[in-house]
Amino acid sequence: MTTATSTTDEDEIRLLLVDDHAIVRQGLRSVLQREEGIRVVGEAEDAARAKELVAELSPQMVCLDLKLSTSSDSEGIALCEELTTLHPDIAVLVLTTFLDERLVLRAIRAGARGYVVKDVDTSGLVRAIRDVSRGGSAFDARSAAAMVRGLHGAEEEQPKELTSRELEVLRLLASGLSNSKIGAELFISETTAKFHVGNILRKLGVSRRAEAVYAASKAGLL
Amino acid sequence: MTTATSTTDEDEIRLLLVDDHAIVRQGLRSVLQREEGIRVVGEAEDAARAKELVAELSPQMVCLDLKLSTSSDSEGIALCEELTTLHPDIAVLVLTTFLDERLVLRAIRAGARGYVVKDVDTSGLVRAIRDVSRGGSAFDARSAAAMVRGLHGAEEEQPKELTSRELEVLRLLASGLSNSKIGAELFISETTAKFHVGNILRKLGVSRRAEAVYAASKAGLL
DNA sequence: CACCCACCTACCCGATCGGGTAGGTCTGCT
DNA sequence: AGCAGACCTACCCGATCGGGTAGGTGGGTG
Repeated sequence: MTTATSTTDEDEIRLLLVDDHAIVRQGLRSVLQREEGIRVVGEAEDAARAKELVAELSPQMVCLDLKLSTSSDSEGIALCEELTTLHPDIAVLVLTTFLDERLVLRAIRAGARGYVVKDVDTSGLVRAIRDVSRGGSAFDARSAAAMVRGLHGAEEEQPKELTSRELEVLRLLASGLSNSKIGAELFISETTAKFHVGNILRKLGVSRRAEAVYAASKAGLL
Repeated sequence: MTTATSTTDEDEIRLLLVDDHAIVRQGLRSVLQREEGIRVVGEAEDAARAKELVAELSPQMVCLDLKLSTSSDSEGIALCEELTTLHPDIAVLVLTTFLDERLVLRAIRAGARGYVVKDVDTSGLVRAIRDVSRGGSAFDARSAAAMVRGLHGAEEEQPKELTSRELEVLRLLASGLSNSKIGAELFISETTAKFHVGNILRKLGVSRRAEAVYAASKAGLL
């Protein structure tokens, strides 16, 4: 079972970097190219390019930053999901700037095999890469802690997807508009605005507008 | 260490990197060390270390990430202010992940000579470094746009600094607690809780709790 | 000392909210 | 055709909010 030998290209880990920041890609590349048995075969700055390069280069592993381009984390999650379903043999290691409990869980559900916050030292990153490429999992201490907290807190509860109408209402709600003002803004009655607000509260699992804004803000919905 | 290469270099730009992420520092270093006339003389991962190294190495320039350690951007801003007041000859170039209009303005007020979002390409970064080190200013297109928008929007209006008590109330408020619940939580009367909420609304320039949470969230107060 | 300011408290009142019940249309899936 | 779900509307009602006035304490500065 051991590949047993020294560093022919066969046992090198072929790695694709996905990050919207050129500087970060460059940093990762320069850190990783010093490592034996790891080879960065490509870089992608967005989801589309990442998919192209995965098809083209068929790397064994992808280092993925969740925050691609805009501020919606969902883009990275979606890409993670696509990659792991289309190419089940590819190991995805999420490597992101901030630690967000929700994101850790969502990334795992999306097929990620590891989650490491960018402020790990080089050795920690390399270890994570090797672990994940071997078929294992890798989480830094804080991510792991976030994961267990997340699993404790919520056995199974996803934010319940707001409809587009509800998102409109949510944004007006966050701007401090009353139900009647929201209604006026959207050319619907106050009652309807209230109806949507009620649904938003229910879907977000909260009972107050202020809390809804807080939850939505943390979830990146605003 | 050997004086490896040519390095006559009176005219080399001596540069200090400040960023909490080792990977990003490594990336910047590897990008910059290829450039003629730029020498990275040190790296700091937090404000304290940055101040030490500035005193020790007296670089001509500092590349500063605003987001140090925690999620409070103020830490980077404060460091920027300290550095530029203590060492007025040092040029500070802010190099950060996200574009935030407020932050651009605050950074400039804190003495920064440039503001570049990390997704610039290498040449853009190098140009910014050279411009700033020559005594000029450097802003990427989006930051410059944010700056003029910011200057248009608000001639002079800062968020008015909440008291610590008000921050406590704000957090409970964001959690959806009613005035009476907030009072119970803080062992004060509902009336007092309401009083604090009123002050928070006034200081944030809003009139509804939901809007207050939105504003506080954007301002990084939560 | 007077003064300011953060913090605390009380009462009033109209507007708003949150939750309920009870309907309607339209689209799309089975 | 039947059903589900998003979207829309109306009415009721008690709880809550936001703003106002009108006070109290303690700490710090001029």
